[in-house]
Amino acid sequence: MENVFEVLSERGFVKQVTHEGLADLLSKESVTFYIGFDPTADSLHVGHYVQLMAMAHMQRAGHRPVALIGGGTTMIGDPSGKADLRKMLSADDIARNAEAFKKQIGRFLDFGEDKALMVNNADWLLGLNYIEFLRDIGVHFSVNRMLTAECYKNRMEKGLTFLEFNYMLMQAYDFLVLHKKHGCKLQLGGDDQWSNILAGADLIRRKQRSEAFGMTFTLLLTSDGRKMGKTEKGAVWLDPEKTSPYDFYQYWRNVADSDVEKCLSLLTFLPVEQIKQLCSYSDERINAAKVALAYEVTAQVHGREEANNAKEAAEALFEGGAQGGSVPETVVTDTDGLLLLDLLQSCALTSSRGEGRRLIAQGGLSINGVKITDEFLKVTADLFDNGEMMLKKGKKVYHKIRLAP
RNA sequence: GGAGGGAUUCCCGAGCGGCCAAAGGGAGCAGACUGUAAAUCUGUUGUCAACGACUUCGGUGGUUCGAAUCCACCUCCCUCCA
Repeated sequence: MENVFEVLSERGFVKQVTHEGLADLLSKESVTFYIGFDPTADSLHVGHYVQLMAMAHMQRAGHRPVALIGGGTTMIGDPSGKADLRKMLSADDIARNAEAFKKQIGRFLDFGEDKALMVNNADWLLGLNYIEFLRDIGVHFSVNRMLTAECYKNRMEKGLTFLEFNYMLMQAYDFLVLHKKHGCKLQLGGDDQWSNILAGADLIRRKQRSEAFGMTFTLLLTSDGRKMGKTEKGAVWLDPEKTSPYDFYQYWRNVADSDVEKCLSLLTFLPVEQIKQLCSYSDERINAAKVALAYEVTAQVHGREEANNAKEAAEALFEGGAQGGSVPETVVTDTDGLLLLDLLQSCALTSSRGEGRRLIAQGGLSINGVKITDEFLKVTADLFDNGEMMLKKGKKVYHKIRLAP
């Protein structure tokens, strides 16, 4: 059996492990393990993607993943590492999000013949009886110790509600349930989950007198310490409706030099030697690594075809390659008297006319490569070339306008 | 339950009767430089066809020629005491 622990370590996934012996276990038998995903939004994002990669590596090595959708835990909200209380989501929203998660996760793992499982903790958490739960599970938790947990540090200053304080018990209970039902021996997660994971492993030891492991992964941070995949416009989503494949590609194409190697190891399956090779430059040759990163990740998330389209479009726009590929576009039907300023707004390139005017005044907008100077330019047919017009905002934001016949 | 402190534009944070669309920083956007990178420098950052108008400083009323600034009540948060 391939030693997946080595693979994960070498690629920089592993952050903390509950106890030695895990590497050994993983090299000897097929282990059922789980990772939980709380459906707090209607799409997975880049942060989840690292976890999915880890699951995929594990599955390739012959272990059995359980993807747990936190339909129940999301009703509580995980306070770990968070600065403030998140707004509470309605049960309906959670259910809807859970469905979206299910679909997306389904694409990254092989769910054929008992090779992987997908479960929802709403199934066992929602019906719990309060008193029974406290007597059965609550007794095993020491408030004193919970309060010292690193993950609540922020919250000890800003406030932690009793609701959220219970989150750890829920997650620990999940691990116990999966252990009993599916023989799950290992829980993985982002490093912010360390306390929750430990709690679960402890609970299993106490209640079942059996051994359970936990391991956490490096959080995908940019070199300046911020969460990867966050932009001004919000997260980078895996849902093509929320983040277009082109924008997704561009996000990776534009990562900082100092982040490429880490991203390639964590987010692609490219061999480590190849990654090292690609990243061995400190001049513009490092761009090849970024192209590889953008292409690979886009291909995994959106498929080869979309990746090719995005790559072609990028080459056409930035390197003067042949026209082709797909850039986000907006279709307009009637341009009669339409102000360019309003068109910009309807494409979400600007959020007010004022912003559009400023943009034009500062020389940051061009149409088909021609800089626009007239703030009140009207959109006319002659701006279109074969029914298409390419807007360029700043140095690298392109948006195509198609004129409907 | 008692005492005190606070809520300001995307975030942090100044302002404490007119000079306030509100300092400073961060973030963002644009320009220069460059490798679709980073760093740096410059401009810009409520809305409006705009030397003016309109809406904003937790909420509602009030005082005043004039309020983010004063008063009353309310909501939420924090600290100390119980």
